[in-house]
Amino acid sequence: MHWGVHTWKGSSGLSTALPRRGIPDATVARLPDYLRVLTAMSARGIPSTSSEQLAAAVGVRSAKVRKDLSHLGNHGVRGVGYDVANLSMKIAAELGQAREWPVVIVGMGNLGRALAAYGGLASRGLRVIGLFDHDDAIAGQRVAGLPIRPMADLDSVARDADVIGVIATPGPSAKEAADALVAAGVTSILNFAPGSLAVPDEVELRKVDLATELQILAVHKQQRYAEVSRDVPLAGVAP
Amino acid sequence: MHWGVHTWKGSSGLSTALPRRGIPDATVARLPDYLRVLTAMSARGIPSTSSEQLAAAVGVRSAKVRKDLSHLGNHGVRGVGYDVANLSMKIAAELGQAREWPVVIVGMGNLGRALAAYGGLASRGLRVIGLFDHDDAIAGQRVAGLPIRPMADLDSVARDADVIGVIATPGPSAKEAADALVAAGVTSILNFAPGSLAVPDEVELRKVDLATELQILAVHKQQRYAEVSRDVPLAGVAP
DNA sequence: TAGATTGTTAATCGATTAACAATC
DNA sequence: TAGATTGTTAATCGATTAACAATC
Repeated sequence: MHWGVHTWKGSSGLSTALPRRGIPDATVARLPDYLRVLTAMSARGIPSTSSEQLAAAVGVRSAKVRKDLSHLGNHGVRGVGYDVANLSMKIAAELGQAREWPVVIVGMGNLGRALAAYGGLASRGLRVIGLFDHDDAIAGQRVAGLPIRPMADLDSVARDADVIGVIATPGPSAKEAADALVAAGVTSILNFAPGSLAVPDEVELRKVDLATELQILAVHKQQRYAEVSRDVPLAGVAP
Repeated sequence: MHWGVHTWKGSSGLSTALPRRGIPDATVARLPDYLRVLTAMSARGIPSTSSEQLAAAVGVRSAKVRKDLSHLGNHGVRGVGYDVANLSMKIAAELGQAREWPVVIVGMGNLGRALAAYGGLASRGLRVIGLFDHDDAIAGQRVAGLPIRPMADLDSVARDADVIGVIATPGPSAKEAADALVAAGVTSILNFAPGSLAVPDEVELRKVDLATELQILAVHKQQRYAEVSRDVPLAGVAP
């Protein structure tokens, strides 16, 4: 078995060179936003909408909305707009809600508990079916209606269920969590712990670092200061 | 005052057309990874390293490491590599650790508590100085050594302190939190709540959705199935 | 000098955007 | 038909990558 630290991306990594189907990740990331807005419109009895309205509600440009939706096929009507109900169904289908995806969370600290209780999952066809922690002392505690289970139970829950695994442990425990998930046959893993993990090539591993965006904000803030101070100092000096 | 839902990006939005200084966001996002590896090397007494070694440790290609580091200036030595201590300092400086950035968190549910306790912040020059929740009943509780304060205290803590604001509330409370932050003069906000927020143009608002990457994993999983089933069905049929 | 490794170039790729022809 | 809005095109931008000249 060949192992690497690289993330499985797109359709590369599979045997045959495939015809590059698949919606861009950037579009996939926005689809839930559109769906949320459409659902709200539907609840208010609004039958149809336009790319301009969707764009305004989500906070992007209308051209991006049209480009995004065009990846789902052509469901709009020129001069008219999009049917709210129809478009909602199309997005929901694309987001995998045709099939509900089971999720297990490893690591039941604050972050794991936050994820288990996160409302945004169910609306995206993601169902949390198992919570695990290597501290057997907290096994049995209930979080969001599910019991925390010992790691020993992971294999029986994940095996054959084709789950997505989420690592929400502190950094040092992440490797243990990843190994346990891989050993249980999990092939899709999302890692919230800092640091990089090695998984077999056939496992898709993605990583979210809660501090990254905060970091970027801090650097931009610093740059704003640097820019202002570079603008000012020569004032008064000969041009 | 002009309001919009758009995010402040890069140096656009400021008065003058600036000479496009600033390290790419994608690079900024990776700098903490390099720093973490360098710190570990330093602790083990390793004096110098190479782009290949850093790349292997972080899980990227060496060309990317060299490109990233070149944005910091030329601190490597051809034929030799990078000095661990020197490079660590350069990265730390760039990450804003010359100045420590104060952070306030609004919303002290599980996610807010997870962020308050998140070890990755301090190592990046981010210091949590205030925790807030609109439920006054939990005011006074201590999380990670800090007391939870009522929203009424936000202005006195944030005003003039030039803080970065983090919204960790449930979706419906996010607007209230954003308005309070803006009213207190905060100009950098990270939103973990679902939905979009409107802020004045001079405020940089970034958003993290915990479910987005999970969503992408689910869609990729679905695509893998679709690909496999498209590969199989014609087997046995004339070529 | 010979070997090693950087810093940079140029090709490529994916995402964004404005503009507009197509078409209801 | 006139007006509205989509779907697509082409330009642009930022990020990735391989390759290699520069240089220790």
